[in-house]
Amino acid sequence: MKKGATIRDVAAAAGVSVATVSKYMNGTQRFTPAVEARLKEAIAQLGYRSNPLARSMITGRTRAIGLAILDIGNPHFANLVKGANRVAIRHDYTLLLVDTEENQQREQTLIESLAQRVDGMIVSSRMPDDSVQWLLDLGKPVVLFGRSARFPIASVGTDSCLAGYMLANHLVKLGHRHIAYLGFGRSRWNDERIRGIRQCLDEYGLALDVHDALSPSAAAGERACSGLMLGPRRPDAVICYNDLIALGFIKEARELGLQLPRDVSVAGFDNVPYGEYASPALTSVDFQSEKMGELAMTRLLDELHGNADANASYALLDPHLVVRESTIRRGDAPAAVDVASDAANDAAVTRMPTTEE
Amino acid sequence: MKKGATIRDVAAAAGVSVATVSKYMNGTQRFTPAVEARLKEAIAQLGYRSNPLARSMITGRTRAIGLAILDIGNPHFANLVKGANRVAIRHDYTLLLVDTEENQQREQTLIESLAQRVDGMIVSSRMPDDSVQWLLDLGKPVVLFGRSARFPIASVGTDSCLAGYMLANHLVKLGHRHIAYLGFGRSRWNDERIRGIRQCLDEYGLALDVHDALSPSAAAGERACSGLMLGPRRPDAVICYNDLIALGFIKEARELGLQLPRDVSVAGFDNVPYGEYASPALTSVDFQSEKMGELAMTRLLDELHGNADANASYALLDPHLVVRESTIRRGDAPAAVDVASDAANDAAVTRMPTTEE
DNA sequence: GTGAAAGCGCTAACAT
DNA sequence: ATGTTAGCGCTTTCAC
Repeated sequence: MKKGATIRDVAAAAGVSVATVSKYMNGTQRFTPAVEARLKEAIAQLGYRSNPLARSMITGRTRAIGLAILDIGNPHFANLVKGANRVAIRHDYTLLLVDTEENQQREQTLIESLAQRVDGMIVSSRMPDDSVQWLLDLGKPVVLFGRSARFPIASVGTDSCLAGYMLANHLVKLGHRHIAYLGFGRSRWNDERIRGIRQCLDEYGLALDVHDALSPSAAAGERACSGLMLGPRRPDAVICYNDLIALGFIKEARELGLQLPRDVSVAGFDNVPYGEYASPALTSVDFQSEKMGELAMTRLLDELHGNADANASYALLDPHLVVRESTIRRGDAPAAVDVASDAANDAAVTRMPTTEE
Repeated sequence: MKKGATIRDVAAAAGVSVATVSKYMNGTQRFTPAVEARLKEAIAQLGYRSNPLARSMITGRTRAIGLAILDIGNPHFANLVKGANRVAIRHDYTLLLVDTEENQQREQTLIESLAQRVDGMIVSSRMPDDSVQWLLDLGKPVVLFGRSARFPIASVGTDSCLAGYMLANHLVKLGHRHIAYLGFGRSRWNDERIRGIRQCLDEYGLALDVHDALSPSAAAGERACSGLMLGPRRPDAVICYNDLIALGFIKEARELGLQLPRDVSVAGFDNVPYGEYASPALTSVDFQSEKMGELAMTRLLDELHGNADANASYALLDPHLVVRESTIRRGDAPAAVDVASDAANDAAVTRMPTTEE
């Protein structure tokens, strides 16, 4: 654990001034071959690496970006991080990560503390729209996941409302009529998803049964399952707030003795990588998590470098429906069917418009 | 985006010297109530927050820890990060993350660059044991995931050999005789796992068929599946290098028309959260990833604070077998069985020692 | 208990 | 093309 050499050591060893060394390190200038050679020699000799802290003190820039997320254990966020990390590395930036673990209390403190050490922040949060103001007061450029309706803040996100509509439409087209939504009320996107689902269902005069998982996790999906499926009004399709909840829901439903997808179609949002490996493989709406992370980082870096086209712009990524095995036409089944068919529903099916999936 | 107030601004506003403000901010000293009140007032007034960079320049400590991992998309690593993050936050440290994306080229550069900005590093790497030396030359305390046989470096890990033995033993006890290992040769733990598996299999005079997935991912598991299952020597059980490979393998096996787990038992390592939601639910060896992350961070912080019991110690976490549906007694099946029973195997079963699972 | 002054390692004018 | 110098915002002796 040797102490690092300083710029002065190099200057002395090469017989030049510290300014020269500094300029050399930053490639700010050209040099006479003689000086350059001595510099190279001295630097190699001493194993000199310039101290980024001292550099940052002067320049005011750290080449670091703070990223605050809600749960790195959720593959959606892991992918956000992956995308952001990739772009950061490409531009020679460092990522400071904080997983707030859904803890609103600490979130603000952590973010404020992080903000001091970075050039900009990317934030995923459950804070109410009103609180977004203090993000702007951080004194650093911020990119937010999910738009703020009230404040002009750069953000990247997806059209949750459309995504909800798509999923509902998909299920209705499959003949489902009793659709339930297993949401997560504390999320900023929950209402949007409900709105999209309702918008579609209204067109068919269908009602939506709204439930709430208390956490955006598989465990919460498991817990909520029996309440929905063993209650008086069993849905024939359920849309979950996210894939994790859907995965838990599916597992518990099968343990309850239900046959999936015959007895109930299930779908989620996010298209996490492991939905594909569940059984039945999970139908979901892909939000391109990794690309969202890349995009957020790209926008932030653009702003930092002054290439910002629009300052408080909102970048929307297209949601994309991924149909797998967990949603199936009502009545269809590998084995026997025991669901009574409903004439009214069949009538409804005939007047359904065709929509792209 | 207001400019932050400096310590001098506070000193002026409170009518004291900068040294006093500094001492107040760091709680280094007691003050007369009058001074303390003015200080508090001025700080609140100006919204002063001390600049951590300037502080670090002097103290030489950043209160930041670098964490280098191979793939944040792998839930095993995500959990490592989660554990490390939690401990870091608890001790008021910040996490600098770099996902090297299995890229050996950049890994060293990235780690060296990160090391300059932090007080210590936690590293998960595929670098050969010989290369560990340069980690020690970083000039910062390092904790490594997985021990180095050659160099004295603090590390936390798990007994991969024992884990392999456990899994093999489990399968043998279930009556499996043709066991294959679908490994990942570039991993530092691959050989250990093979060694444990072989050690167990040797006791029963069983051979091990070793294959290699070229990446530690579900996609690689899918690709490798047909080669194993449709080849001339179809195994009746396969142990995969990790759960991701196992998940991919299972999915592809079913698409190949195989009945799982009847036709083949499959198991992996890591016990990632989503193995539980696959079908059949995945048997795995739990390595307590999150706890490993916590432990690594705890050790590093201990060393930083001078509480290091042993310096280059190796902390081992116990592997724990988690039996789920993907491994089943040979010949057992929910439906009909078409596997010819083997008298020699039955004989072997009778002399099997009982082992705890 | 409080303040003056000397830097930490580096960059950015501004000379030369 | 190279050197001089004045700090960046803070901590830390060492006086008082």
